[in-house]
Amino acid sequence: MSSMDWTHLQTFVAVAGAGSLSGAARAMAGSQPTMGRHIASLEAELGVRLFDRTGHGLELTPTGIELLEHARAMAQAADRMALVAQGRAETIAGTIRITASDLVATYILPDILADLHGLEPEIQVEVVASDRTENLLRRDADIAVRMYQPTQADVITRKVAELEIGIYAAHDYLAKAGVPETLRDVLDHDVVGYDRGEQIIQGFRAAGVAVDRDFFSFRSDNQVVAWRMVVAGWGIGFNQLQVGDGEPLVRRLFPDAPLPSLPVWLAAHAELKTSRRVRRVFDFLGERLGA
Amino acid sequence: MSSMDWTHLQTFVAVAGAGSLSGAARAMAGSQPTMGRHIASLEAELGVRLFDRTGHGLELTPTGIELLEHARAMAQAADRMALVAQGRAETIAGTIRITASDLVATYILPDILADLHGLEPEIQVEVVASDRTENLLRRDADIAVRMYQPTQADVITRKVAELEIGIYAAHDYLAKAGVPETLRDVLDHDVVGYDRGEQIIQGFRAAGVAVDRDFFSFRSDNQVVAWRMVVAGWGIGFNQLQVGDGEPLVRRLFPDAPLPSLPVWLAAHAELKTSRRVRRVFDFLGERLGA
DNA sequence: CTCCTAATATTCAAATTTGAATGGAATGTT
DNA sequence: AACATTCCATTCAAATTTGAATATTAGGAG
Repeated sequence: MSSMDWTHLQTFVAVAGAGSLSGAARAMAGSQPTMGRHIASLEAELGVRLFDRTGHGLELTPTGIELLEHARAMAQAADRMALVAQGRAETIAGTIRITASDLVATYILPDILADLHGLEPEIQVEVVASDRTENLLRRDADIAVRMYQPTQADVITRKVAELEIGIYAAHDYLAKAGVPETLRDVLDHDVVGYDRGEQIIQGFRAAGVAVDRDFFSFRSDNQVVAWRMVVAGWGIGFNQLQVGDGEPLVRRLFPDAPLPSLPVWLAAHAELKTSRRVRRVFDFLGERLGA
Repeated sequence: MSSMDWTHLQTFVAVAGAGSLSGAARAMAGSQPTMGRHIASLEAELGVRLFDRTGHGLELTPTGIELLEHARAMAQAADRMALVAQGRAETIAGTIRITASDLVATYILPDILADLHGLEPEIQVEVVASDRTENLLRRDADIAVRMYQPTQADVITRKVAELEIGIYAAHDYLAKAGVPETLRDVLDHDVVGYDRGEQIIQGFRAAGVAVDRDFFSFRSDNQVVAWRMVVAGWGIGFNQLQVGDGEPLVRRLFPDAPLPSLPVWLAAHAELKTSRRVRRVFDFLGERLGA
């Protein structure tokens, strides 16, 4: 079969244009040895010498000149194709919907999204603050930020970070109720939690402190509300270090307590593969959340 | 800018042509996962969806159709380049592809090509046994052996021989069914033919024997299969004298019947008249087929 | 003549690409 | 309705390709 390696032809055009392997390597993404090998392979495949090695570069042979004509025709067709594709390509402009827990949506996403807006002003962003498993398939959201690995068909997931949890209480509260000396002392305090308190409870159990359902004296299905209660001095609560350490009204307790960390997962519909906009935001979130 | 991987484009053309990743993998040197990855990468590079995955293959999207046009233009330029390169190749070593009908490929070429191999051991030969009109332009083959004058643009042709046709039947068959006395008697016998039976039919008509479409009681699109049927004793058949007279199990009937002879034409692309290898084989075939 | 520059060849470990095997989904067939 | 077939997606070890570093070569200037 007519099995020439088209990559070699691509290199051929570049080398002929630049006049040297090194020059072509600079012009394309590649290195001088690679260019050299491509030309050598092509010459072997065709059974023809394309260049004379003059010492200060490569010079086309007459045969090379004639073949270059056709290779250039290929390059032109490729350019035309790229142009048409450009026109057909989905523009990056448009809206993207991101869903995240209210805590992440409130305390973490704003900074990141503001930066994104600076880089890609044409992308409009919509945030759905909710911990329900939105249906990515039905486009309830384009991208989801979750603290567990989403398990939906046709969904691409990527773990981007592992967030540590800390125990916090307001200075006001500690002044009033006293500072617990040991983890066990926490049982005698007011504790603020949110619905999914399981991981916190398990952390305490792992530390040898038996806790039960009555552990929390305040609950909310909204993590932000719960956190506001901690800051306001209701009692002892939990939060990601990133958020808790940034709040001057509270103080971190038991930095060495064995609380489990939370994984951060990004998820998007498989369309991500082809949508420039979704891909851009997905990668940006992955990069910034990972840091 | 033009940072598309041309290998992906090559795969694109193949997949579009084959209609499926697996088919393209078969047609090219490659595997189905590789084809899939190339297409996926290309779609990502261009920011465009080229195919719909239909479950039973891949179907071009409208965008894909438009882009394919340009990719095909590249493929054509690549073919032309390969053609010119073949013409300029300075070594005689290399592969040459010869297409011929299965009968010629089976009974006539082997001897000739064996001799060629003795004289020019550096030439690798590939035989495409087919009576379809291969595309010499696309280098489906370098040289074609045909029983009619090829009519393709930019193709050089040469008539090298005129082969006589004979009427044959197996001794076994004649003992069982009797020996026909006149051409007209043949109508009462089983006759083996192949698809292109027109010339045979015309020959009978020229001899004053009216025959119609039911003339043949066995047909095959493969001349070799038809001939094997004759040798096996199915009925009366036809073949070139060179082949028929070399088969001891059959006997020639009506040596004087006015059957038309078959011309033998060689054809090669005009670009190739400068290729030592093609010229050598072309001339050798002409010489040996003419004898 | 010798040094200086800019280029091509070579080497070898690292990164990328590949494909055999496997799983799963859809279609056509018995 | 169960089976067979065909096709695409995924996985992971293996083969290939790549590039940084280095050696080598050729031309030009002083």
